[in-house]
Amino acid sequence: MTESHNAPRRRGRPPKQPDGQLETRLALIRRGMEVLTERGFTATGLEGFLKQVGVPKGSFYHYFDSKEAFGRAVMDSYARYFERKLDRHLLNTQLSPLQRLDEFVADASAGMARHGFRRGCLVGNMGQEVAVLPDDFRQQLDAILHSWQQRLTVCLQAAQAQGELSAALDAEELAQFFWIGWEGAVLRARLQCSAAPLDVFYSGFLRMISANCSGSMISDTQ
Amino acid sequence: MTESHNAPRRRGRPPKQPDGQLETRLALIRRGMEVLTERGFTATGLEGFLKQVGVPKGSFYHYFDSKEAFGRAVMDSYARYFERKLDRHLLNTQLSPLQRLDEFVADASAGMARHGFRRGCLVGNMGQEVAVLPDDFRQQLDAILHSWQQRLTVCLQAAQAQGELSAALDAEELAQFFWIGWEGAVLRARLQCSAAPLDVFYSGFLRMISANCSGSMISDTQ
DNA sequence: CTATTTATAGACTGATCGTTTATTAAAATA
DNA sequence: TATTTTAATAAACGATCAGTCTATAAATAG
Repeated sequence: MTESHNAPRRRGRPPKQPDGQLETRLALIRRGMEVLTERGFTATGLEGFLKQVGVPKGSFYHYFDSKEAFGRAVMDSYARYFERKLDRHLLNTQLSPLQRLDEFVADASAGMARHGFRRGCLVGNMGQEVAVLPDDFRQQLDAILHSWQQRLTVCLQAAQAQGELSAALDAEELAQFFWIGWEGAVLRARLQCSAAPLDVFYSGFLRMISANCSGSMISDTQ
Repeated sequence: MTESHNAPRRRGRPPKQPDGQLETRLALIRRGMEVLTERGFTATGLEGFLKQVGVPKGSFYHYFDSKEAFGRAVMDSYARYFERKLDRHLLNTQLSPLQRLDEFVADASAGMARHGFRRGCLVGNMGQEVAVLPDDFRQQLDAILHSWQQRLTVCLQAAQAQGELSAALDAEELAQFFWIGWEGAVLRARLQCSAAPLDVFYSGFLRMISANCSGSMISDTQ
């Protein structure tokens, strides 16, 4: 008996959602973002994590093939969460482009303070674990940073278009510089339990892009 | 205590070295620096590590009270190793102060490349693990970074004294900025398996300190 | 010799790791 | 109702974790 045309109707209990975006699954991912941002991937044991979320172990493997697969899902979710946050700030046309970046930095800084500087950046955390993680993790993390970099590049180019930033500067190189340094600042802020490193880096970055510099970074004396 | 004057001579087998700086202990620490720089502390299992070094478990616990104590010893050793490296470069009076920093950066970059960008910075690695490490680890790591910062501050002040760097800049703040960004660059270099992030950060840093920043002062030197 | 201490050696412990298997509950069709 | 299929969970598994234990070899002193 092969089903026909538009109403095949399978026999048993149907999946809650076509793809599998269950309530429990979402709770696992949400809490996963928090915990992995604080403790990292390797150091987080499934047992203790699941106990926190109140989900039995058997259920976990119903939603995810493995801890690795879970890690990938959390990474994806974090990437989308952070991209939304970046877009919310960097595309806010009510502010000037550089003011938007100010707002993002202030928001991120307040976020770290709110969690007592215990949480860092999921990408930074897992980036340090890269040696003990599958190789596609590394590629994914790099891709995520690249997407952030792209968004900042656009914002900086807007700043150039509005005359807020010297057109002689390479916006993409500046964006690259920002994320390199920002990840370092987040790490340092956790070590110091203080927002000072974030401020030091960002004010330095602002000085750098507002200074009277010549076009490319590779031109230097000595 | 019936021992007298200058030849007490204890009873049993004497330690190989007066204080305990044994060959085996040193081998453990040396290899520990390498492994922890690559895989981090938490992700490194004692069993597998000791098998690599060829030291039985019984020996390990003869030299160290615990994995934690071992971690502290490795941290200490790495701090001293890195301080020696910094001093070698930053106190090299045959070069100008900024050239010394150039040399350090080139050396570090070559080192990362030599190990295929698999190894990062021990301080950066363990810094990300701070949430799952004893609190004194965090303090120690922060102190280590502070000592590096101090050394760079001195070097930058020397650059100011020689007119190589604007005296209007805050040398200590610049040094702070450098290490914040450098740790981020090392992390990113591992992710990209490339020295590019190191170059991007350092050339940006150079431009920042050579530009007419902080609203005052002469800029061009030489 | 015996006594004592350093250093090596590895089997063993209980806890926890990520994962698997088996079972029960629920929701649909027939 | 009975049947089918998926949702959800409980319990158990082998491997590995950090750490302990006992045993033994080596080197000194009495």
